[in-house]
Amino acid sequence: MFALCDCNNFYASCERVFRPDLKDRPVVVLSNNDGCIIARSAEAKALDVKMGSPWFRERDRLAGADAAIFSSNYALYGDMSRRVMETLHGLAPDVEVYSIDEAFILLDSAPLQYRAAEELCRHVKNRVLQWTGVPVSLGIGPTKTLAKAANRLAKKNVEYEGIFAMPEGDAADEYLARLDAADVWGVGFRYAPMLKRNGIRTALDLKRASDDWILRRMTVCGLRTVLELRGSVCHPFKTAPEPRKNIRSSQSFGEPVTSVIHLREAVASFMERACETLRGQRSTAGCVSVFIATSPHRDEQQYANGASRRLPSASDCTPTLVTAALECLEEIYVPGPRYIKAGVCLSDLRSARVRQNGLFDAAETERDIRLMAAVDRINSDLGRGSISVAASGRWKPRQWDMKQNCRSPRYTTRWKDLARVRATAGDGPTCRR
DNA sequence: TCTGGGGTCCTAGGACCC
DNA sequence: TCTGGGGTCCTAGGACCC
Repeated sequence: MFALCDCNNFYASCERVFRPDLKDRPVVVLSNNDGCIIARSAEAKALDVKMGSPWFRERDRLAGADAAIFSSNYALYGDMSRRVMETLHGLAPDVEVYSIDEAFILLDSAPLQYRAAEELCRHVKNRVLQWTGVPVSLGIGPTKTLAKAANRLAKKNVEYEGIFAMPEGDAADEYLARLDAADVWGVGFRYAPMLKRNGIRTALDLKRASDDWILRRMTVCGLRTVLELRGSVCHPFKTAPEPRKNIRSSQSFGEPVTSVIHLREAVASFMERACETLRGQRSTAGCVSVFIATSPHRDEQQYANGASRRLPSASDCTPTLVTAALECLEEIYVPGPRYIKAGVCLSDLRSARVRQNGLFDAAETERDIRLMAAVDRINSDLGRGSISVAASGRWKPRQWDMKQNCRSPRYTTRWKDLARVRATAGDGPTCRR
């Protein structure tokens, strides 16, 4: 049996942990550059604020509803996620961290002092809330897809108090009949209308669809979903995360950029970030690519292009990869267009344990490897960006830097942002920075 | 005026090999 | 006149996830 533990409205909940005054107010979190709405508290959802909708379209309405608005604060969300996951690891031996706000727990190996899976889940829910301040919901099922479905029902029905166990076999049918096919894990915005047109409206309809038809219309991925709804495990539990096959780092700019100087800073910065991830998973990259683009939403000259470079030998050395990325940029840059976005991608990743240098190429030296290890250690001890390639322009304000007008303090990762709590007799505690 | 960022897997078709 | 059978690799496009 699997349990899926999912944080409720994760980003919005993180903001509330340090702002108890926001308890009943609508809370909304925006994407980079304060562009789109990417998280909403229950109160904001009740106002029919849509996920992913552009902020400028909702602004007035939300202001009228006394909503609290936040720019995204990934330092905070990342650290809160780590706390939640650590708490889960302390309560069950097998935890698969699936995303920043979700984890699967293998219940078969859970401690025996819990008489039932539901009892363990109740304990998990209370403990995570108590230790981190983040509310979670749990769904239990014999497959991941059914655990996901159970989680969905746990969230939708207040009477379940955030925990729901999907019964096994046909006993699940009455619950699957209450779930839209579109809400099943693996059914996205493309397949949902197709299923509807063909009379498949609920998760139960999907469970009962013919294998042949599903295979034809939704490929083996769709068939796996259907088999999982019937109780056969197709998505196994993964204890250790697989290393990534591609690492991408891209960002929209706070303001459009025309000069190649600014694009170089951005590309170097993004590559530096990608390299940290690369070394973090102990990989090297054999291929570097870069892209730049104008805004498709503006009525002006459009340009988008990309270039890639295969390296003579795979590398994880920031200067080597930044140089390759800047060469790619030179290839595609044209003066004139107002660029709004750039990005880099590392691919053809391999294990850094085996370094194969070309016969005639400059080898990655032991010195480079030690240098990168030192850089990573310094940045880890003193904070990201403490040491950086000069090409990134990190020491000065940069024209393209992200717009974040409402970012909350980095409460848990910066000393100067630490929250101060003042308790006054008779009053509830107040929380201030 | 203002529209995010980071991933995975599968399939079909083309080019090539013997 | 008749023209097989078995494979790989790459790419683009499409689906999905958070």
